[in-house]
Amino acid sequence: MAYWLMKSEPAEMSIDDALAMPAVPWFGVRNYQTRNFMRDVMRVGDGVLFYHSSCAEPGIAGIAEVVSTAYPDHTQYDSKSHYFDPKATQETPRWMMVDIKAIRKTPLLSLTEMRTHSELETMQVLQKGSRLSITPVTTAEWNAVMMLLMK
DNA sequence: GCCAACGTTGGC
DNA sequence: GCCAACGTTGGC
Repeated sequence: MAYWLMKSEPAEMSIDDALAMPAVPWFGVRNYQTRNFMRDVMRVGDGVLFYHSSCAEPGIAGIAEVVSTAYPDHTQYDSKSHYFDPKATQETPRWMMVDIKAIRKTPLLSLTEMRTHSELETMQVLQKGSRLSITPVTTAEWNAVMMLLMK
């Protein structure tokens, strides 16, 4: 069992949008490191911090879980899609995705507040230059976030 | 809109 | 394999 932080732009997919869906297909990842996390490490049941990015108040907005292993991202084959990749083939898909399921919305734990808690300072999302849309979260970091969300 | 910090591409 | 140019992310 592992833990992750997954960034989503609320204008595209907010925690409220996610809660209204039985599962959220996480298509559109076009970064190899992030793909490798999904393909090689993510397992059903892993915990997810649902993070709102590129918005007025970035931060952790909810809890979700991984509900599928990785499978080919169909948007790579769709020439009309923003995510189309001409180098991907059915035989050798280049991009993978997983499904997640939103569990609950939480009070927003803003990026600003996250930075004030020393027990979160190791989180990858807080590191300078960190841009990955999916990052691993340690058990200690997960537990610390849960404590803060319960207050 | 700015820009730091990456990641990717492609010529050589 | 190097690396300059370019593209993207995402907070501010």
